[in-house]
Amino acid sequence: MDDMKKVANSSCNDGVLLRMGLNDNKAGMEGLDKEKINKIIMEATKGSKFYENELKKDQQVNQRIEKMMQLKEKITAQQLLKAQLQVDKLVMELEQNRNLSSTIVHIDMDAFYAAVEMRDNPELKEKPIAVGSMSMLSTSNYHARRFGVRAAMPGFIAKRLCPHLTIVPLNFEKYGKVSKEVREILAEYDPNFMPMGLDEAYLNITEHLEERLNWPEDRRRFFISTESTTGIGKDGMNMSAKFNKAEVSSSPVLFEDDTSLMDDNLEQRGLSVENSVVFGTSAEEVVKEIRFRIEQKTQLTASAGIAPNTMLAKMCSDRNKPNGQYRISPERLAVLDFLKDLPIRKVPGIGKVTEKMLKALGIVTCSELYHQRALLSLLFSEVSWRNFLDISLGLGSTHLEKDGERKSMSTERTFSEINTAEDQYSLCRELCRDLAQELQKEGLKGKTVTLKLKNVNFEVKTRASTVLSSVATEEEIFTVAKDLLGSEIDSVAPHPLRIRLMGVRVSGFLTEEEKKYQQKSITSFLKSGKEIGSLRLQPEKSNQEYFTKNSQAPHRGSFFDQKRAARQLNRENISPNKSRGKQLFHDDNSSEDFVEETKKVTDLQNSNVCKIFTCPVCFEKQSSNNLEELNRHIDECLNRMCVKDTVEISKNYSSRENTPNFLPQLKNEYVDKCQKNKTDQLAGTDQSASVSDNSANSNTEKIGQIIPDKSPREQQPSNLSDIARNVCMKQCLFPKRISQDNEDDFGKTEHTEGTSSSCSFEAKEDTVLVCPVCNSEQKTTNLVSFNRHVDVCLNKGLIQELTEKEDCLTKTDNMENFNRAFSGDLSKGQQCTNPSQGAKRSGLTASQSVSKKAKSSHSKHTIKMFFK
DNA sequence: CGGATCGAC
DNA sequence: CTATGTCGATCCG
Repeated sequence: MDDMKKVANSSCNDGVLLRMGLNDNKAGMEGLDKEKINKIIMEATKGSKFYENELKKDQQVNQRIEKMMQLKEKITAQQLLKAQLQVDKLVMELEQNRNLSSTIVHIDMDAFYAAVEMRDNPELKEKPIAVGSMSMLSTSNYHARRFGVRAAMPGFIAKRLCPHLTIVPLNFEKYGKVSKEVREILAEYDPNFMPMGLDEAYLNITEHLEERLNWPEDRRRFFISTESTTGIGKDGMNMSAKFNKAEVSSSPVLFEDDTSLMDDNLEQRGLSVENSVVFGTSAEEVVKEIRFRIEQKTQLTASAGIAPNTMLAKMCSDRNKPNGQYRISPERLAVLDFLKDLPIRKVPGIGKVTEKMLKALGIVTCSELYHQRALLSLLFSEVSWRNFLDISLGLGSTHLEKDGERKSMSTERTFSEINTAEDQYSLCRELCRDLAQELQKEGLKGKTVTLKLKNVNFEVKTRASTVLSSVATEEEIFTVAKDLLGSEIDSVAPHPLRIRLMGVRVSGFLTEEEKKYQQKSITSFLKSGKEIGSLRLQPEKSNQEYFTKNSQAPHRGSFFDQKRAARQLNRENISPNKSRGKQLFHDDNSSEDFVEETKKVTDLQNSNVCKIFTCPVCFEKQSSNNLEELNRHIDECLNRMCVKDTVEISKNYSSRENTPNFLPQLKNEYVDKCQKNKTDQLAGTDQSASVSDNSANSNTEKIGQIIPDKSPREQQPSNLSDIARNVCMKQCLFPKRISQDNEDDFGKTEHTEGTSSSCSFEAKEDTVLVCPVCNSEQKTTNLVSFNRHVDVCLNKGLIQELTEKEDCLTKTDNMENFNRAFSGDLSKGQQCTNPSQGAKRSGLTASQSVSKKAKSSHSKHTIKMFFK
């Protein structure tokens, strides 16, 4: 759907209604200029309830801006200077950890729905069309865009802009089919590609590029089907397919990788066989190949962006659309140059409101965003300003994160006014019914029900209620929803509640485990698991506290998760489990895993359940009439597990196919490093390290062995990243300690499953551990105290690093050099604002991870230095 | 936790 | 006449 929606909504404001270039009347086709478009929209809009509400929302934004401005007034030069220093420290660190090694591609189908409709109905070609309804359009073709017809615009307004406009109803089934065809192609280049809706996707083609280097030419050859060129390609206008040129071309075979950055040199591409094309091995060539294949297969064109991270790739795909591509070469200066004059609104995550706020500060382009970094750090939340900083530096995720599990499900409907309670209740029931059906499809049960209402003045309200026992059926949901609705009806009584939309959402889903324990069995896990329980749970706290607080958190992918997952994978041949990775900056609630389990157990105790139990440890079914017997079995299992420890799990995981396994890798690294350790005998001062097993008892001889990491500064400019790495390692091996850390690069995604493993992490015998940071021997009986020592050492290290950087900063002109990259003037904007928007984009770099980690867990001092 | 808001498709 | 539907994230109280 391109990005047309971004601008389409601004009809009421000073709205940028058109994107550049779409508005010029070429080829004798009529169209409208900006002014006329605005005028028509305004006439159709003003006086409407909708418009009134838009004005109201606008006022609220203005108030927000005003508040920010007041805040800004109070900022002293002193504060600003200090902020500047601190932010720049961070900038240097970010800069040092900039990762340009990935090749990310963003594919975006051009005017997708409209293009599909045009393809399937030739009569629509050449005509301005839009897909949607009289009340809302989803997209329009490029012809219609000349009249200002955009996605997210109501059809009736579009009709006024363009009376000849043909509005085609949505046909999702069809789009889904086409989308699937496209995805089949994409999967060949990155099996883990990430679709975003039906018409967009991110690919990480880094690996593909490597493999491709060894591919014979024939493997890069594609034959041109003449059929497809009778489609969109041939009839000119915007759609003239670039690949037709290749068809006509007859240049000799070109074996060499064409690394030229010039786009569209297809003429020079080799045609070794009539009607075939050979694509090169560069990223550009790969993407041209992808687009070529998409067009051949679907007769639809796509635009694409190639860059070192997702944020940049997305912005690149916008650059040459439709039917074009653009690459930012993986060089720092290329990135900064791309951003220099780029309006912030083009950045994914910066919407209308944020744009307006930043504009109030005089910030319109990304380089201005960079120049105002100090001010921004004082006016916005940390999440926000760090996001801004990432944007202005051109940093983003360099890997594609798997979708986590769904967090909510909802359904809502707009209708002409409904104002009788009776109708409202029956509508509500209907929504609940639909929702229940969908929930059932995915086997979900939630604890929170949210009712959404929009009154005839377009004011939106939501009312939520969370219940103790989860809901899933129509009746269960409705029971909760109807009360919420009742309250709202009462609240306006004796007036009727006049609404134009109602929606119902269910969230707070039970995890897989919770569901299983709910149906299955295990009556007295709480009792039997007492020992481990006391380690993971603080008995004096109630379950309730754990639900809400997740105060002290045992972590992601509990031991039980892993066993269960492994078992499930063995049974059904399912592909890799969903990662339970949590978003950065987000509280990790995995503690629920365990808590919920125990809760279920108590629930079950009260009800009479079957007598077949599934052991939570070995997952063998146990038939038993008495709980003690079961408990004994579980205890035995637990003991076995404690003894066998991670090695066992490791095996377990490596035996699974198609499943990313982290633990074995760790093990290997560990072994490698141990060997290195022996041979190298190096006693570096700044080495960071990894720590091994925390397994109890039988493995004590391994406990705490260290792996000094030889990382000369020449190679690794900052040992912060080393430390980060090791912290991550430690997280995997010291579940308890990491439980306080909320995020880390490694643990976040597919690796989560392998992270926490043990049910016992207290070393029982006196053990000598070598601190991975200071390299000194530490005698200890328990890992907690050892960890404390490591933390202290880590803090020392961090502080030292920072001090060095500070020196560097003040003594050298590094920052100046850096700033020079943006040649933009240092003209300061004079106002300020306060947006607050999502930073889904940025994956933390290693160093970020460290600082974040340091903050969240231990080194408060360090953090102070960092952030204030 | 609940409610409002933003942003993306 | 006629201004969507669905989801995730963040912020604030």
